[in-house]
Amino acid sequence: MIKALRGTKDILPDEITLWDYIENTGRDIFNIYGYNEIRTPVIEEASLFIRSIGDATDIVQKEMYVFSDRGGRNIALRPEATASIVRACIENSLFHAGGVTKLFYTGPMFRAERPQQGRQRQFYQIGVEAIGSDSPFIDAEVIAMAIKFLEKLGIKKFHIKVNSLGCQKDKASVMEKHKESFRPHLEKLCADCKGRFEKNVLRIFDCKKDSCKVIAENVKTESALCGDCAEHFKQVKHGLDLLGVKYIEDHRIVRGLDYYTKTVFEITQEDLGAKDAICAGGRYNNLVKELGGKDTPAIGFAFGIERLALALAKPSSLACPERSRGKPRASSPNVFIAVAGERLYNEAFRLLNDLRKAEISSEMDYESKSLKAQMRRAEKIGAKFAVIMGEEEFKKGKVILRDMEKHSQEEMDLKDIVMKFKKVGIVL
RNA sequence: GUGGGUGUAGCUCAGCGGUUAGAGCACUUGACUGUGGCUCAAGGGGCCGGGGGUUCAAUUCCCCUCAUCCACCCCA
Repeated sequence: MIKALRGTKDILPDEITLWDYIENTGRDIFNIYGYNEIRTPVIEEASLFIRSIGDATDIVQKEMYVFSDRGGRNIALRPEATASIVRACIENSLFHAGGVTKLFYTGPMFRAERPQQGRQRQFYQIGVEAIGSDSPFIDAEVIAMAIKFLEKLGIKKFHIKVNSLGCQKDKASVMEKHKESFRPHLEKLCADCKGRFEKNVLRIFDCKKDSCKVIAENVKTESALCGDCAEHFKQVKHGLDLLGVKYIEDHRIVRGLDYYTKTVFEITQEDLGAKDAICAGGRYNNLVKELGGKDTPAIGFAFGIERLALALAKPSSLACPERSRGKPRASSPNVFIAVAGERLYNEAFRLLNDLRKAEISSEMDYESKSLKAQMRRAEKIGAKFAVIMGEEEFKKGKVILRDMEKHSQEEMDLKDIVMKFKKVGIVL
């Protein structure tokens, strides 16, 4: 039997309503803030991601799906959307002169990782990009919007962590400062952390080993941000205060993509297990230029939709647990036509078609099942009414209309059925 | 890539070195000769993940493999 590939999943009809809810809520919120939707291809030239995310990063080195197409082109399945969107903006001249281009997106991303809770190989993100301003107000606004999205969804128990990596020049000295503060303890760190020291110092802060934790907690690194970046970060925090955003300043926040500069942030949620980051983002002031556009500052974030769905499925994560969106039902028909006597199938089939033509959702069974079985089916799929066609009534041109919820029924003319439902004006 | 857990009916899971592998839910049929939800009864469904080994005998024990879940690395 052929099965879905490792790390991929079918999103079944029962879950789709939850996904629609997440995506539609995002659309509503992002629209309010002036963002327009964009859809870019799932495949791109691999070099786009190598140049943007960084060729030394794990995402590019170990996780990117890369292949040669029939024309020998080097293709990658996108591991994230930002690079594609920047590419699309440059290619289609979407930048507003002197203004901010605000875009949002939703769609599948691909990373060849080992699956675990909240992590798949094909996963979905919903996110935004605001391109064209370095104003700290934008930073604060974008973060506030992410929170608004979570609040609107009804998710609670999340935490916002912010940090600044500084500009391109600062990034090197920030890392150097951290290295300096760890250097005296280098011998006492675990083997993994010794590797991290060279590769990515900040990861030492995330080490699970107690011995490393103790060292990390006591290490104090002085700020290495230049004057401009320090001031920018201060303004961002001021903006967040103005908007009433409660955040934690965490100098250990570091993103796995090379293009980030200055402000970076992360939102975690308590009920998600090991993969608790529900949203991450930050500034990427050099990326547009790096990809061949004009020197343009930008900022964005991405939410993991599976992780949002995971949180929404846990009543403990919801502001209103009673309105849990764990298992929404697929759509149910308004009318089920039950037929007693196979000779009436033609009439029933015709009525079914008439109802549907009148845009009244309806179903019937073609399997010659017993009336009891048909009624059970009607109940099962949540039909609001049953039209029962029997030989006796049909001779008089009549059928039985049964209200499934009220458990009551009446005889009426077959020709009036469609009109009857139109008058009742059933709404799903 | 590394470590641990789990693979038995459509679903959730029992089970045991030894007749014909079970339960609940779901499904079908009947009690109710033309009416759903409750009850009761009957019935259909299983390469016990795959391969190899030990044994008189393996779904059960051992090895390998695959899948899956969780965790690590890393990340949304």
